[in-house]
Parts: sequence; C-alpha cells; structure tokens
Amino acid sequence: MAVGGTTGRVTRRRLRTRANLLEAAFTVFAAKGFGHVSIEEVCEAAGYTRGAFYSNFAGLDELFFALYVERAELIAEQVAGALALGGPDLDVASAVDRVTEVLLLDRDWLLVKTDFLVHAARDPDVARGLLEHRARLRGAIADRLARARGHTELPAVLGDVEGAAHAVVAAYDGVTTQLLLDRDAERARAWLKQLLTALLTG
Amino acid sequence: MAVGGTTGRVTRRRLRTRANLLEAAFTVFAAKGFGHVSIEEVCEAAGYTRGAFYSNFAGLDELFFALYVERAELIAEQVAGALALGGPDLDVASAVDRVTEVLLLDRDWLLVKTDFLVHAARDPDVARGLLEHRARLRGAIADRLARARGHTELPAVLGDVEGAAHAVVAAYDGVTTQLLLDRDAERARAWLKQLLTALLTG
DNA sequence: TGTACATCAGTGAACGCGCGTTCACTGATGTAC
DNA sequence: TGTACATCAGTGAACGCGCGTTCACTGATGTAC
Repeated sequence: MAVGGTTGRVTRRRLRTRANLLEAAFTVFAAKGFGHVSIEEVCEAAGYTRGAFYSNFAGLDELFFALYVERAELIAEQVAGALALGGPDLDVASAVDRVTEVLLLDRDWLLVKTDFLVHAARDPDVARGLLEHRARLRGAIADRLARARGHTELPAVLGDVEGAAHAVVAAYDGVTTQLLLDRDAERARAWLKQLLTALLTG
Repeated sequence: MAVGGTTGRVTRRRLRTRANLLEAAFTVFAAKGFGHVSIEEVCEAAGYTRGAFYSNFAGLDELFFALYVERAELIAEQVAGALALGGPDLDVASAVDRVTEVLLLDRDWLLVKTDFLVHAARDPDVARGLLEHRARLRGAIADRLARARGHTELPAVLGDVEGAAHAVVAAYDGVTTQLLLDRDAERARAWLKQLLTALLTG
C-alpha cells in the first residue's frame, strides 16, 4: 500500500525518493500540464525506475494531489511570512504590496495551480479539499483586514470583512488568468495592486 | 490535408461530420478534460470511426482549437445579444445583470474555457490568439461603459474606460474560479454583480 | 427528371509503440547484540 | 564501534492493452449531359 495506513517506520531513503519524485514531477507538470504527463516521464526526470514510483504512489492522481498540497502550504507560509514582516497591524496598502510580491512570482506554480483547479472542478472530493483550503486563506485575509481596519475604512458595498476577503481572492484569481497568458508579472502586480486598492479603499 | 488551403469545394456531408465531431468533442472534453481524452473517445461519442477524424482534423490540438473558437464566438454573440436587448445606452447595473446571466450559465463551457486557458498558457502561439480575443472583448465592454458613462461616473482609481473594462474581465475570471469549485451559479451571479458594482460605482 | 460517371468522405482492419502495471530479485538501510 | 541478520526500497524485465496513425477500399455525393 502506498498511502498512510498504520504509520510503520518511514526510512530516510524513502522520504528522499518521495521528495525527489515530487520535485521532478513539479517541473514536468508545469512544463507539459497534468494530463500530458506520463508516469514514465516523471520517473525519468527524477532518475528512478517506474517501480520506485509505484512503491511511493498509487498513481499520477495521488502524486498530483500530494504535490499540490505540499506547494500550497509552502506558498501559504511565504505569504504569512511576508505579512508577519510588517508588524502586527500593517496598513492595507503595504500588506497588498508584500503579498502581491510573493503570490505572482512563480509562473510554474500558477500553471500547476490552474491545472489543479480544473482537475478539482471535475472531482467533487478534490474540490471539497480545495474549497476548504481557500476558505482558510480567506479567513486569514479577513483577520488581516480586520486588524488593519483602524487605518482605512472598508467600503460598505462588499459587506463585512469576509466579503472583502472574498473580493481579494477573486481579484487575485482574475489577475492570475491574465498573467498566465501575457507573462508580464510586473504589469500583473501593478494591476492587482490597483484592483485591490479600488476594492478595499472604495 | 485537413486544414484550409485552397478552398476546394466542401460537401454538406463533410460539414455535417465536422459539426458532429465538434459537438461530441465538446461534451467529452467538458466531462474529462483535454489531456484525458483520446481521439478514439471523441469518435465513439460522435459515432464515427477514427479515419473520419483524421479526414477532418490533423489531431486533437487542432480540434480543440476549432472547438474553442466556435464556442467562444457563440458566447460572444449571446453577450452582444443580451446587451443589444437593453437599447443603445442601458445603464451599468442593468447591463451587468444581463451579461452575468449569459456568462455564468454553462458550466461545461467554463470547464472547456479553463482547459483552453491553461493550454494556451503553455503555447505562446495559442496564447496570442486568446489574448487578441480578450482584447476585443475588453474593447466591446469599454465601448459599452463609455456609452453608459452619462448615467454613472466611473471611479478614477481604475484609470480610463479601458482600465474599467480590464477590471470587469478580471472580476469575471475571478468569480469563474470560485464557481468552478462550488458549482453555485446563483451565488456566483450575485457575487459578480456585487463585485462589479463595487468596482464600477466606486 | 433520369442516368452514367468521377470524385470524395468515411470505413475498418492492420501495425506498432508507448506506457501502465506487476513482480521476483538485489542492494541498501536499519536494528539487535 | 563492529558484525550478523532481517526487512525494506528501488530495480529492471516482462506482459499486454489502448490507441495513434496509415491506407486500400467502398458506399455516398455531386456533376454533366
């Protein structure tokens, strides 16, 4: 069995192999897209045989999911880190700057993320997980906005702080779409900043 | 040769077959996603043999592109129609209602559209075509906004009418992402309306 | 309108490859003493 | 710390299937008279 079960002693070697496979898979997925990638390709990129793959994952779907979760957590930490830098109650404009910097940096990640979105859109179970993750993200943003409220009053059109957080996520997703096509990260950043400013400081 | 060349007499039969293949392909692509679909599957769904496919298309990529272009034009016409209904200078709020109605209706189309986006993101040639299409769309929105300007003044934060049109597209893309996951079209519509209101009537 | 003919569109069988999946085996790793 | 042993992780070969691609052929379609 490739997945959890009773957590029976995981060797270093196994961890390393798994990490190598995930690392290589990320590159391959970003380049060709999930659905155009074979197990064989992932193994070749990682320098293992297919047997090693099956020893660690039940199939490409499982690996893709693991890959997404791992990277998503990484990004979440980076965002949290960027926000933490600004002290406990950074004003909205600065927070936007910081977060934008981190979020729109890695094109490969945006590609994989979008692949995962469209994959999740077709599988309710996967979708549920992704929705929960997004809900947590919105929660964090809402907290942040609530704390920054003293500096700038939010416009009433969006409803409460939760609504504003929702708007932030939507703006981010919207800008991502354009960025995927024109590959102009600088413009995307400026543009996201402008959008968020329009939304949060009505 | 499957594509154009000198436009040498296209029979009805050929047109019908092509249309049937595209129709069936749309369903199959929506259900499984480009990249998880075989030529065989499309042919089976359409009721043809694989030879018929190769007589009409060079490969899945070409069919996918043709499919996207066809449906995108269809949607564009529907949107134009919805706007035309409201007379020459509908106010912004009503225009938003009408367009939203059309745009967020068809989940299958959103799935295929997103598949195409992520496909285009990996192929600069395809991306260019899609960017041009989006630019035309923005242009149409900008025109509309310019005509509705008399009723409602746009907020200055977004810049000119072009900027506002850009924002509309970003909001739409952002809401689409959420809708793909939660499948709640009504909420998405309400939400998009709210977002656009916040953006356009700062 | 009907018939004869030419061209074309789709058929269906065949070929072969890429790759998913399995599994007996071996070298690596960890443990007990 | 060193050695002997047990278990585990990854190897690599083998099997077979799904499907992409081709092509000689035939029934459908269009045209000329």
